[in-house]
Amino acid sequence: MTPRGDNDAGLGLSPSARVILGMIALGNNTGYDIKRVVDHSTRLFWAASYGQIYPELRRLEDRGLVAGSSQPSGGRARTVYELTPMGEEALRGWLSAQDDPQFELRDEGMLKLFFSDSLPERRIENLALMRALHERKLVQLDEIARSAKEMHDGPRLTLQFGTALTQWMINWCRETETRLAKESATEE
Amino acid sequence: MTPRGDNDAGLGLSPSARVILGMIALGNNTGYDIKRVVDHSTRLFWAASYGQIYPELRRLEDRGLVAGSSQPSGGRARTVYELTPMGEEALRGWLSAQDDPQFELRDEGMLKLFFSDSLPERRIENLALMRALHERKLVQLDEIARSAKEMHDGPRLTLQFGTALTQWMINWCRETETRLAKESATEE
DNA sequence: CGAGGATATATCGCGCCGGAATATCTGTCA
DNA sequence: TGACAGATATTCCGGCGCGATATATCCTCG
Repeated sequence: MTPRGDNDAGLGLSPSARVILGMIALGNNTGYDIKRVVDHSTRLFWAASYGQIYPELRRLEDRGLVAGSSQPSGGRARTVYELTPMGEEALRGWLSAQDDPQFELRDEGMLKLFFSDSLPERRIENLALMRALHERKLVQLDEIARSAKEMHDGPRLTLQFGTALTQWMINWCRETETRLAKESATEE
Repeated sequence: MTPRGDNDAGLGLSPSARVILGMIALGNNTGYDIKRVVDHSTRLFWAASYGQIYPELRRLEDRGLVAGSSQPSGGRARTVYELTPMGEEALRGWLSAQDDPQFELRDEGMLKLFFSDSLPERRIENLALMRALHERKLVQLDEIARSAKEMHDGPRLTLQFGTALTQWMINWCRETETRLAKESATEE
């Protein structure tokens, strides 16, 4: 509808490729490591699965952005990846690109709220369910913040963001719940 | 990883099926209509494409949740869908389900922030880019709010949510920008 | 020593999803 | 009136996301 700048800066890095390059730069150099760290850090605003990570690592190696070396620990196969100079440049290219960053939200609770005129008596319960979800997430984020001291600046900032956003969501739900409760009370 | 409740309430409605049932209940009864309304309303927290809508409409018809009738306007093919009683029940079933609602965020700007230790001098510019994006979105939301008076309660609530969230994002970016600017100034 | 859980790697397949392609209708301005 | 832009309506395609699963090895504790 509206023409947008293509998210194609740097060297045409696919979304998953960006996470992988960044994660290797932070010292997570195996597919398994990357998956584990993503699950404990960026997962709130960027998820990734094995099905993306392993094929992407091989594609990146084909393009010369990472170099993998087989380092079996014991008898188990294990490939450790490092950034090549080209890979470092691609990462920096992406980080300094001027394109509109992709932003996408998928919130089923909001969708239910949108359609709630088909079943108004459930509105408040749905808001409470959303709030409960975010409250549980907040506990997890607090745990991460407590367990991991001495973080890098980037991860620390995004953790603060995640915490603040989650708190904001909880407040919005609670305020809307009480407002709707009042309205439906005065209507009777 | 963590066991979650399956999002499977009602009758195993797929995510796109839910939007479609809800949209038909609101009186948008052709594929084209649904796409257009989604693009102007739920798109902020739930997008949908033709590639989901048209096949899903046929699947829903096969399952007896919607009934389509061919109503060509002029010589152009056109199928108008209505909810069947079963479809209405499926919609209400989903709206009253107690499962954890799906929540997912994909924010490339945050991802860049997370990896920004690889290129710290771009941190503030990236925040400004994120802010600019949200500021443009806010203008669009305000236009929608102004042009569409007399909304249903559900859509009005989600529009308020979208506006408030976008404003919160803008503020977070701005505050973080100024905080980082101060920090880097005192470091010198 | 043996069981079970964590570590590590890899693959499969379905469905999501953006968008290009197609075709027809409507309005408008020369 | 005839050309053309733009709205309406649907189909189709390829790529990627992503959950689920298979396999094998390592570590640890009882």
